Amino acid sequence: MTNIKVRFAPSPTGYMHIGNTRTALFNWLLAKKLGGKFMLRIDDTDKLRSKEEYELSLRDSLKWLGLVWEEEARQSARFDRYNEVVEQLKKEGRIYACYETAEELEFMRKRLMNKGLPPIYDRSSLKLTAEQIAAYEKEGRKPHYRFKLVDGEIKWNDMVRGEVKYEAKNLSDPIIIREDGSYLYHLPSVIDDHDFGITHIVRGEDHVTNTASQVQMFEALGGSVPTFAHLPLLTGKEGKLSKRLGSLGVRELKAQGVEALAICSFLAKLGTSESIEPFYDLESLAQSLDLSKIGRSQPKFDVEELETFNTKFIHGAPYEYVKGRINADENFWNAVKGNLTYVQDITAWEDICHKEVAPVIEDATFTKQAADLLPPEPWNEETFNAWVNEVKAQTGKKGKDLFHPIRKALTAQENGPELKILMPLIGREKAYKRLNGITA
RNA sequence: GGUCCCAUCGUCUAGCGGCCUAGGACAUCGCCCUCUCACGGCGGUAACGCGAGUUCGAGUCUCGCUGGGAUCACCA
Repeated sequence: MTNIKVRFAPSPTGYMHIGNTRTALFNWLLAKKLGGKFMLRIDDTDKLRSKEEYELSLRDSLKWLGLVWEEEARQSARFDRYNEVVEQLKKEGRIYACYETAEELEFMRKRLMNKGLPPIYDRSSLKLTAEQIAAYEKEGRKPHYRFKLVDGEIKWNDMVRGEVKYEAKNLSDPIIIREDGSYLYHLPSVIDDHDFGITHIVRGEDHVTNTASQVQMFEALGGSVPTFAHLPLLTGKEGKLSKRLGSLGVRELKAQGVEALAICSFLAKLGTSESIEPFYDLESLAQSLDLSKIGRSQPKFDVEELETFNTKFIHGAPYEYVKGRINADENFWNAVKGNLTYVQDITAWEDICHKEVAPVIEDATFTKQAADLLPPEPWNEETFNAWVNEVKAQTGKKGKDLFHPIRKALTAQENGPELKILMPLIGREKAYKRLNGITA
């Protein structure tokens, strides 16, 4: 048996958002489902754009989501290793120096496009003579490096797309080292996956052509090629995802009060043939994972749907799920949860029970009468029914006329949890005053 | 433009030639339950992008069209 290991490899150039989260989540779930390890890899090869602030935030978000990792690595700490591999591949002729400037490449691409041709690099640097190279060097030009793709068919069996095939000639040799000597993502990623023994890679389908060239890199390193799964990209309500969702960060959702597990449940099932339903622990969500149930078309992500689902998630949440996060006991939670949009809203009901409330009096005569009928304490859940029956008998009120004025006097709210639960918590003193229109 | 992917109710989808007068879930609407809201129960509205072809028969196969998306970066 091979040791299953998957990774999430964000570059710390931004905050955790819905797209990121989905990728991280699927990788994590797959690791759990297969009984493997989950690794966090910080892809910080781009020194200019990488920021510690982002990395810290990414870590926070992952932890909050529950996507904990057992192992981690950082690309900026592994340049020696990358250099070593590059030297070897240069010797093997798989990496070659190029002297075109960015402007020249840009121009070449445009020219090809205008002619209706695919903008594929023509490998002209490979044909440079020693004299030409010397001349460039003298001019002060520094080379950048490309990985040379070998001709032929590249194929792999994708866990969501099935068999995927590419013709190498339709691909450009990827640039792997910049003119300034810094690394681009492609090769380091492969070296890491190879060195750390990554067996499965789940990522967005925007990576499929990268995968094609990376398959050849894995082969060049002499290792086995991991199993790939390319997820269809999420789209937004009106088209593109990134812009609108770029602002939709995990931090914002958290601040809003959206449950981490609601986000995970939602994201894990969106775009699959399974229905989106609440999972109150990641482990069972992982067990339910089935990549073959992911559709091939792009699902629409709508924040409002997430919010609606989150509410449903809370309404169905067992006490165990919130235990430790709230002060209330199981009884109170079960009575109130159906009236909550976010877990934190429970404090509003606690306040109604324990803090001052300015009652809303609809029928002063009636509520005053009801106050006088209040039984002596101790009160329990039976108290309300006994009392309300007595009030009914004495006043002749029933139905909405009976309950509504009482509810509004006691809680100042139009609706809420069952009064029989709330009443003992409010207590006789406050109840008496509130029914008499006194803030208490 | 090249390459690749996609196209069924508002949304996510089932459907792999007859079992489809197209099924489920979410959303929505109505009714019931109920002191309110929520839950729950019952029921309703609602879809195969277009055009050819293959076939006794097409949502299902083929081709074309149209429409989306990805990629073709010295970003990841």
